[in-house]
Amino acid sequence: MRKGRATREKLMDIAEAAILSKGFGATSIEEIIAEAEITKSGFFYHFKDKNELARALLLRYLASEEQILDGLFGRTRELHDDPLHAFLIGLKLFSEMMADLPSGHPGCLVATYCYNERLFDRDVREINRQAVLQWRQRFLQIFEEIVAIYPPREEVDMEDLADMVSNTVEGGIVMSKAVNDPKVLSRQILLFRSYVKLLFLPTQN
Amino acid sequence: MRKGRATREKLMDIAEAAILSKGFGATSIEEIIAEAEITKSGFFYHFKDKNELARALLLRYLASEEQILDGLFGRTRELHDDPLHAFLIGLKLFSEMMADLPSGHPGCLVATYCYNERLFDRDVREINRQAVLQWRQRFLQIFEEIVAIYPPREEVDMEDLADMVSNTVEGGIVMSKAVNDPKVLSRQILLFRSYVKLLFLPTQN
DNA sequence: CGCAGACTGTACCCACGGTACAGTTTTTTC
DNA sequence: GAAAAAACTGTACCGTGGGTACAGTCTGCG
Repeated sequence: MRKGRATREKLMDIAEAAILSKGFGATSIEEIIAEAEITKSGFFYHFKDKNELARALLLRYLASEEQILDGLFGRTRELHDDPLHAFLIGLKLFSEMMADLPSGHPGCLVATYCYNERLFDRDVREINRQAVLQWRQRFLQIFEEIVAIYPPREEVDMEDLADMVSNTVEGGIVMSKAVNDPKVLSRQILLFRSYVKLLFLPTQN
Repeated sequence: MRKGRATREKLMDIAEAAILSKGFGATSIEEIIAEAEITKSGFFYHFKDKNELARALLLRYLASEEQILDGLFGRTRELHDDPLHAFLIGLKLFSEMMADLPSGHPGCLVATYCYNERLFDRDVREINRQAVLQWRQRFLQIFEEIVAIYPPREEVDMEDLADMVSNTVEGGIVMSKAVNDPKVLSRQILLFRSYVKLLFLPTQN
């Protein structure tokens, strides 16, 4: 029973890496089982078909992302009274975390799934959609706390601003991959941070 | 000869749409030729293999993007003396153009290729890379003109700021696809525009 | 021992990428 | 309007991969 979980995780690790670098449709079950040193029957024992693999991968990915975001923005919020400064510190940590990834961010499953939408059933697409809406909710809460204290210098929709966090990360991952430079992502996060500062922090000069 | 071009374009149109919604690896030549009502031999008359199709698609896409960007930011720059206001108008037009796409932005080939990197040869990957670097150059020039007149309120690397344009668009396309709402992209462009205003425009309040 | 979980082995079907190459129709050019 | 070039069709073939079906096996645990 523990053995089963371990094999399942291994299959998922291999599949995730392959999907992020080749896309879902180009990732063959054959290559996954070859790398995992398991038979095809073994694979189908764990996942009844490719779509179930996709769903399991996405759910696992989202859970781990949530944990990371909780760690970054939940923890810092607990440690600081001021929501704006807490958020700015969270962004700084986020940027550093991305910079520390040795070979860059491996890619976001949510983005891959968007560019592979026709391959998945409604179920998986809906999970993907809800995940992004949850990110929006998460950051919207933060910005509403901020805006209650700091009047923004420009009239800006807070939902859009919340989306801009995910937007920056998704864009940054693509850009980093495109130019093959992991630093682009972390720098884009810092630029977004600079925007938040300009928008909410009272002028000093 | 003219007939040949037309068929070639038709094949490319079909292939591009399929690739943007399913990924390169999941797009079969069979389905392309079925939709184009041509035989497999006919397809291979135009493209010696799938990678050549990929290259042709990318080059065509980049050329059309360049034309659009020239139209948006080149034209407006000619019509306005001030580089900052010209750019802000260009962004506004860009945002409106994205909002007017009836079923949203179909997707960026550059991004798809990033999430399918392992499927392409060095040649195609290098074209992709250079394309993004060219975008960086294009917007860097604009920002250097701006910064010569308007001192930025925060110290910001102009290359990063130039990347932020592409970053916003790439991220916005992913986000729009994810939540199935075309407006997200155009709103993100307006948010970026708000950042540019805050960064360069002298305070009025 | 018995049983469930975690597989292996074998055999099979169909779709697809890709190759090869000969033949045919359409279009352009002189 | 004939020759030449372009734009295809038709056929046959190979290997790989997704997926199904199902019987058999090994292994740890109560």
